[in-house]
Amino acid sequence: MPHDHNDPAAAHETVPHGALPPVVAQFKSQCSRCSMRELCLPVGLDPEALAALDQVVTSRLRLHKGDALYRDGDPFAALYAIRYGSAKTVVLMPDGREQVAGYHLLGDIVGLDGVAHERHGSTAVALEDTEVCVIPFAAVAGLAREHPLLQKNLFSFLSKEVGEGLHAMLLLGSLRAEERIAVFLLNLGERYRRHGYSATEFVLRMTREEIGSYLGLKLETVSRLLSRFQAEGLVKVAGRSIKLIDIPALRLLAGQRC
Amino acid sequence: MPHDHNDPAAAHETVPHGALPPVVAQFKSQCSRCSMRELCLPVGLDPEALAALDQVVTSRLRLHKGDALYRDGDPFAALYAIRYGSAKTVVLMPDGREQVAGYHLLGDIVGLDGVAHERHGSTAVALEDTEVCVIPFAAVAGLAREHPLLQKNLFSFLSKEVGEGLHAMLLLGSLRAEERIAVFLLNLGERYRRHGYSATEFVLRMTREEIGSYLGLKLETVSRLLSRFQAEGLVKVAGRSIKLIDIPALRLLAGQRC
DNA sequence: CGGATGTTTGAGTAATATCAACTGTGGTGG
DNA sequence: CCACCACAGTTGATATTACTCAAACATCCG
Repeated sequence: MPHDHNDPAAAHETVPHGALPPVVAQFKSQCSRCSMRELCLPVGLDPEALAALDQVVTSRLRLHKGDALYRDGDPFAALYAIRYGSAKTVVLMPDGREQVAGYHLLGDIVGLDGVAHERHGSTAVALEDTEVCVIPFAAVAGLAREHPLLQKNLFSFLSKEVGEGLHAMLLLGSLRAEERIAVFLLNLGERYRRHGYSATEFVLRMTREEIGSYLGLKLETVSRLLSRFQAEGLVKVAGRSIKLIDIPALRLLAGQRC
Repeated sequence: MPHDHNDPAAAHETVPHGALPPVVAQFKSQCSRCSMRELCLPVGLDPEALAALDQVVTSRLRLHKGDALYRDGDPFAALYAIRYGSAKTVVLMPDGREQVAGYHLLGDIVGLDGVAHERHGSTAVALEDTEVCVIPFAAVAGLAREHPLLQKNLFSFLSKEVGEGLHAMLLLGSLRAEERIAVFLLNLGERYRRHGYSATEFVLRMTREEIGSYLGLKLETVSRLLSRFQAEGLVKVAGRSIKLIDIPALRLLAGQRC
């Protein structure tokens, strides 16, 4: 099989959109009953709009760690809402270098960059076993014409992503390595908190290399700084388990962001 | 007058949305007759949708060099399409550092990051005397429900901005200083080309410091690299006038992007 | 249990920032 | 219209940050 996800050369498997294996197709989505509905596309929708969404968001995909949800260059057809698990989005260079551009947790919607050119401009890869809802874009955009709030949500998610891009530029363009790490940790904690998890104690789903790529640093730099933060009593690190100890000090480093 | 644009402390004037000075309010927009219509929000619209847009995009603003179109924290009400001139968008840190996040030429639409939170998350400043069309967002979003193509264009502009954010992350996170400069120059040339200007000979509207901020470099580094590129015969630099000489070599540096 | 993958830490290096001096250049008022 | 001033840009010497290369150690998975 080409693109087997255990094959280190092929690296990741793209889930085909047309013929889904039965084991995947059987999962039926229902936004109206989804536990994520207050953090995802359905936020604030009236029952009628929700019912309409249910008609259109009908399938889910299950991904294994390392599977690609879509790849750079794939035709764009749908957005994907993460029901559980997590994913990274990666931008590739012709020479093979790559930049992790985003780190997405449950409730997040990925694939938004594909709308403009009807083709994805990045690759999304599951960081652990992950389930996503498939949101066929054309259908939902059609629905949005009848349901202003749904349209508003779509605009809103797109715009939020724009804003995140701006802050990523600030992070990568203006902050020192230690500041980037502090922002990263606080931001991640904040996102977990919003989902009802601890903001101060969590498990990273990325390798040091992926964190480094996201922050524009090398893996050794990430490792060293985490060690230093630990020595200074800012955090407690045990492999991928992180505990934030001195939040005010981290905030200071991060310059009050987050 | 507070915020006079000649006052170095106030730095830039925010144009108030409510009471526009008469000299500004007198300019009537007409998308249907605008020379930018094929590069801006109206692209591809049918005559009916265009006429509807004309009803809603009714005013223009004139800005002097250094005037702010909106500022970080301002309530969001409208998008702005650049009719002529250019602008930078800037993201600010609490400690005063700032990062130039975008460089916008005619036809570009700025303000897209404000949709989500109904508040702008960045500041847009004119780099020269500039005129923009005011696109009241709520009204246009309403129209978009009746005109699928207009909706599509709105989604498309938002999504394009997301994609640009991804590429900015690649630029800032993975490229060396010389590669960033090469990408910057080629990208700028490409954008001028699209507007019918020369792709190889143009005038920068930014200072070295602004370019540096955009690229995550210091002004001295930008200056040095431009000098080096000139010494190597890649470009001809005379202050802000740039001529790209050896495009293939620049492309090679840029890694085929652009 | 063993290999592969990921992490830590050290020593030396390269890239870019910083500090500083000097040189254009464009706009303004005399 | 010219002289001047503030601002923008260049260039050099030095400092610093983060990278590279390398080796040892840990952890996960089959």
